[in-house]
Amino acid sequence: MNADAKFTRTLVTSALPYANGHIHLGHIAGAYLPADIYVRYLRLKGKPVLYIGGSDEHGVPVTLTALKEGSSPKDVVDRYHEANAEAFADLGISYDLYGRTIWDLHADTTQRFFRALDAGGHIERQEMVLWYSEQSDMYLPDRYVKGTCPRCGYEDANGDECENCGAQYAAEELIEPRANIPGDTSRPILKPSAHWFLKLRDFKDDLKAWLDSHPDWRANVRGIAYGWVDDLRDRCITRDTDWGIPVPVDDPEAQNKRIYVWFDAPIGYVTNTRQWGVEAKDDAAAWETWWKDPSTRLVHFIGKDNIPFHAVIFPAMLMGQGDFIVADNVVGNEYLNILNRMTGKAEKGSKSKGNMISVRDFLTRFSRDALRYYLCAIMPESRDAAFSWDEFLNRYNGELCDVVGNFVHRSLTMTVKNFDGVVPEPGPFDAEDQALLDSLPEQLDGIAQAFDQFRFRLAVERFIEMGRRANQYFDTKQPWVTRKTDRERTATTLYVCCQVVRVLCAAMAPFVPDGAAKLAETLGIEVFVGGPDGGPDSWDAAKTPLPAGTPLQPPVVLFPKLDKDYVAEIAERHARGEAL
RNA sequence: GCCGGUGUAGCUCAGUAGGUUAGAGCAGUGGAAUCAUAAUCCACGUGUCCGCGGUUCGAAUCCGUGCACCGGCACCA
Repeated sequence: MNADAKFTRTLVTSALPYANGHIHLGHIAGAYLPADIYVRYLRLKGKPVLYIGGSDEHGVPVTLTALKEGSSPKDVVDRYHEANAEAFADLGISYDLYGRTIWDLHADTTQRFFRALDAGGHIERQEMVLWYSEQSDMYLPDRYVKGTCPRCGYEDANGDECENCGAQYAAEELIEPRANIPGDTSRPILKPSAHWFLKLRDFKDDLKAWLDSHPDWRANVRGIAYGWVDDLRDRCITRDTDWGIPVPVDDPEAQNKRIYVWFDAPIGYVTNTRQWGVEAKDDAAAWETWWKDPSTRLVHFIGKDNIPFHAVIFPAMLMGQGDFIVADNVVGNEYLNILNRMTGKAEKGSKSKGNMISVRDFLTRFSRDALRYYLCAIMPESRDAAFSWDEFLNRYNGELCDVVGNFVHRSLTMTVKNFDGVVPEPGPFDAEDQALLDSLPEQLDGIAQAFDQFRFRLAVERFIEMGRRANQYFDTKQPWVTRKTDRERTATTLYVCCQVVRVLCAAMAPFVPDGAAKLAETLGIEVFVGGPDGGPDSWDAAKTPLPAGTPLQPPVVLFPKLDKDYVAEIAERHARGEAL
């Protein structure tokens, strides 16, 4: 909680999305938006913070996609890397670097990790029996084998689990196996193969001690992590494929194998930090401060499917390096589902159901502030949440536009019209003026505290509450009435409102950066900077009142309201399964 | 099957050192106001706090158990 004492900088990562498909709203709400909000908050506070992300581009599914569409794995990952990087940029996810795991630098980092673990005796060669296609002359990784489910008889079951009945089984239990390769009609056979395993058990005590030292983590993360740590097994970290990073061992059996994508993916955080150092600092060693200095605070943002990797496996890999830090927090979110309007029930977003909402498409219709606001307001922090078009409309219009946006607008419009476009000179403050002014630092601190605890929904709630209190004050003071009778009273009221607006501007910046930027311009406030080297504390600076006489630009609408009919129309089209 | 998480008003949720009549927003009803993005403000809640059992002077809050939903369970990312 009190990170300040122990840490001088923060390294934030968001799960590397798999470059085998487009990112959708579920990904955003779980791993990217919360991280971005947190990072923007720290930057605003002037804290040194580095935000690293990138594409995860290896692995068998990519080769399968390529096989099916008749292209190459490189084509596939190039396409999705570009599309996803663009979607993140459009959403305002403010990475310091968004990298790629196909970079040569990444092979280097990954092999270094592998070698260090190997040298420490944490990697072990084992023989195992796998499906092999004689026609294609290759071992068949799980996804490459289809067959009949031994439990329910479903004929299109995967190599290790059945989509139909959910059963999981050993590969050799599969009935009527066949290669999932176009043109391969041979029947796979079982054949021995050597693979390399990470001895997770070596790290059991360290992992446990580490988890024990972080009782403040989210319950879902702790629960799953302890479940794994209490029963650690060796984990295979190689695959029979040619799409990935070569296994750095001197063994002919390793020639046709590559490092398992899940081993190299989290190492991408390290690689991309290295690349950032080279690009931004022209310093090939800059990354080490961020990964080896114990005064660096490492925070991972992920969806719950990623918890075992970030709370157990990757930390073990880091521990095995000897001189790396491990995460101070693993912020794991639940899932964001999609509300089905017809049934009124939340369902998983899936391609086959045709209910996915792509980020790119969404942003062609609605502002990113609107999306960021809504997703943050319903963020699946402790249980699954569901995206609903009706709720999207109601919460964005009813809270951000009507409560906060409108307060800002009514305050500034009246000030500019009646006081020559400057913050008015106030008269004596009465009890209500003083109470509201005094509450501002507390209210801002309340939001900061919520961010510090990764409680983003609470932060949104407190932010809107600030707007509600301000509106109450405005209505109580009735400046539109006093304007005709008591200029000093009106000046005082609007002076106070300007101070609220100024605080709101800082408070909204992490959530809705575009609205905040517009408002900052209206108020003539510095645009917030900050980053890996830190900067001025613009957050606390918001607690200092804008002086009377500060010139104001004519206000613009920060958050335009959404048209109800238009949203309804989009919702209808979505419900009909039209591509969105 | 084993393990973890969640289950509070019509809807979305807050609420653990256990303690006065369990809260907020939305929706609904009535009213006020008209500066403002037809935006705001005020008033109005008879809820089995998932069920059952237990600990306690007292439990939404602790323990046990059952149910529902979501997820993890060793090579699926």
